[in-house]
Amino acid sequence: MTTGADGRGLAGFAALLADPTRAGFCLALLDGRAWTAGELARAAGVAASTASDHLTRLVAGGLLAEERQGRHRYIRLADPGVAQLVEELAARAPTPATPPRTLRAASEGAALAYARTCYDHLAGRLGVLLHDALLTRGVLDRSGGLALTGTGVTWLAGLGVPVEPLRATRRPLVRDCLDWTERRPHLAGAVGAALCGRFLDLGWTVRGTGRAIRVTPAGRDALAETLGLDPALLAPPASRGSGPARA
DNA sequence: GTCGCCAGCCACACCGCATA
DNA sequence: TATGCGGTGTGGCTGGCGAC
Repeated sequence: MTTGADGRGLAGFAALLADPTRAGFCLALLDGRAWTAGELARAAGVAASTASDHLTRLVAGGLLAEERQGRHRYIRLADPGVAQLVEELAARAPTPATPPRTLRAASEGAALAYARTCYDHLAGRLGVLLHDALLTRGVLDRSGGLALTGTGVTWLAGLGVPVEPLRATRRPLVRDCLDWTERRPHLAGAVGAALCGRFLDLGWTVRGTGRAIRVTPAGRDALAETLGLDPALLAPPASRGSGPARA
């Protein structure tokens, strides 16, 4: 990430994202995984040489990081700050005028709006519901800025997420991250990432296609019991019969 | 309207690595 | 060692945009 940039530097940095192909790469990489250059090229629908050129620019600009293993070039977002930047820019972007053209595209959009990963934490309807429930239950408090409470430390320990190792990292423990589908904050930071991983470990959630996350029946029961979340709100989009707030 | 510049894209050739 | 595959670099084409 670049700090203290002058106008020219800021314009150059913004120009990195002002291209549909490069922006598409960054959105794809929000799933937190490392992609090969070829995978990103196919996902964006451009030639490998085109993708290679764009990726070189994004890496040089500090938005992406690369790791070469043999003949593969693995690409990921440079850091969680980049993920937050991309997610918030997406949240402020105008809604596309054209609705999804195919049933598959509509289903994928609905799945992402329902629950997905935002780099390494939960986003979408699930992420926002979780964020709100944690505030209601006193796990989080925002009277002086978003913070983890003593009750929250105990609750996390009960869930199998010790907080002390998280404090040792340089990341903020808890942080708001503006959700681009719900237009409301979901939980990011070290605790957000730890909860996302713990839910997967416990089998409360499973990874779907791409960035999509699904809540399992056991997960719905557990989230209802531990956080008071309404299981009806956690039902997958198909069974609720309503489309996404935004495709 | 024309010209020049720039950015994005692709086809192609080439290189390096993994595998049979 | 030969072959196939993933990734890179280069050259050319195209479209957008500003200057004249």
